[in-house]
Amino acid sequence: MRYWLMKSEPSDVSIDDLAALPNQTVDWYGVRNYQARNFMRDQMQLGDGVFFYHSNCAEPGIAGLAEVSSLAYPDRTQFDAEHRHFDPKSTPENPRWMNVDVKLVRKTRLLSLSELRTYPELVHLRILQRGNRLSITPVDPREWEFILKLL
DNA sequence: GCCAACGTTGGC
DNA sequence: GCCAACGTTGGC
Repeated sequence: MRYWLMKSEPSDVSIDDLAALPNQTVDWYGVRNYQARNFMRDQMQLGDGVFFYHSNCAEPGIAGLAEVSSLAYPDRTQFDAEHRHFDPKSTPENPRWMNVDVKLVRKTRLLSLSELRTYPELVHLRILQRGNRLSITPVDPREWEFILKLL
């Protein structure tokens, strides 16, 4: 059992969008970074904990709790020539990009990035590190527990 | 919209 | 394998 923080742009999929989806589940399509892909492909297991994070928006921060609800499988959007995440170098025989499914556990209060920065307990949280851009990052179990109590 | 940080591409 | 150019991320 591991813990993760996964960024989503609310203009693409917000926590409310997730809540409105069938099964309150979304396929985590569109990841085009190898490190983030490898986390999904190699490390994620059913039931892993997820902080659902709103990025690139007016109020960035943790917006909900979710869980990994499938193992990794090929990202559907890489084969769709009309899709902005289309990858002409990827083929169904040899897919380059994978994603898991993520299921809502519950929407929480918005725990903002600026609030996260105020806790000494979280100084090592990956998304608080300078220059961090990874859209999927592991969360230490102690950090997970600490943040859970704030939600 | 700006721009720092960082990943990817491709010529050599 | 180096590295300059370019593209993207994402907070502000």
